[in-house]
Amino acid sequence: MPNLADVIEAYLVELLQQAEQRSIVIQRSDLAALFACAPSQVSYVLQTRFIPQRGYLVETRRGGGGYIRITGLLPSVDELWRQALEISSFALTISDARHLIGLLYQAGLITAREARLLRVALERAVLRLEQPWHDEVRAELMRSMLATLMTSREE
Amino acid sequence: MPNLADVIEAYLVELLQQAEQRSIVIQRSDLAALFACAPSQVSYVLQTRFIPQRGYLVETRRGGGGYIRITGLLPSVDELWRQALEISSFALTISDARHLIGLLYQAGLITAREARLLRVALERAVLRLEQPWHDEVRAELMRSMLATLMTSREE
DNA sequence: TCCTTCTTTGTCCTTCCCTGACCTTTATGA
DNA sequence: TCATAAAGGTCAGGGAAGGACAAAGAAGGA
Repeated sequence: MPNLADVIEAYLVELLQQAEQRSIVIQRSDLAALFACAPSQVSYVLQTRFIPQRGYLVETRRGGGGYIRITGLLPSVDELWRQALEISSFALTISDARHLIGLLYQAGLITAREARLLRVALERAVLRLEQPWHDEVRAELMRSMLATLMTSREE
Repeated sequence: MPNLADVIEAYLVELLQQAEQRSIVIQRSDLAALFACAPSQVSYVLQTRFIPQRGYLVETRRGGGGYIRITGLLPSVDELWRQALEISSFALTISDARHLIGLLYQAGLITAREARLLRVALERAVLRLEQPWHDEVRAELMRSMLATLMTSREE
């Protein structure tokens, strides 16, 4: 007897696979109605399954006509991407980040501009935070940015 | 099903693109009649979309023969970079950030991937901070990233 | 059993949209 | 001159989304 969360996850993955694009758009309340559960259950599934670590990107909009857009991985993703996500899975020092970005650039997976963008973002984004949080937040940001790059083709 | 506000916005943008000049003149009540909505709905669209932060200028005149003129500012490339920095000089809401990124992309100053990268970075980077700081920190990060992009024109 | 982790729900919050009632400005004509 | 009509402006309020979070329930392992 699988979880409802697993069922919803499977449903969304199925939708993603059948989609022409690599993204689908849903409404939280519709999905909740479909599975006869609380809307926050849908949020839970998104927060625990469709996360950058797994190569997903979720964008939302509130208010009337609000929606949730889920973008998934390209069918075949270079192993290096996966490793990069893996490396960024918990904490990421600034020097490890620089090294990782260098690898991605040398492998031709990101452009020089993208590399600089990643670097500056990872350096600056943590400045207002207490030291102990730096590496963790940096890893979090890195994962999101990696997921973005992984899921978008050239131009 | 998109919002009426989005539909009206798209309609006006379309008009602007087809216009010989860079500006169009409309009447609030006409537009309201066209879309079968309250006139104040039109005002709402103007106030939330066609604002200076997004590159538009709106001039109005009341009374008999009143009108609304919308001008789309199409700055030069250098001017656009400058304006982007200007807009990000102090505080930057997430929705203004998104539109600014859209402008840069439409002007061909950044690629689609770079646009996504900027967007996700600006969204995620502030999550661990208290609300009041979000817009300020976002502006700071945006400036850093803009500076990086400005100074590395080619791949 | 007891503890931990994951799941599920419920409640309240924030954001965004849309309308209606009322206000201000401008042109015009008696 | 000034009353009137014809614009657009302002603002409060209700509704429609999704978000955050705490707490209860379920599953599984030590």
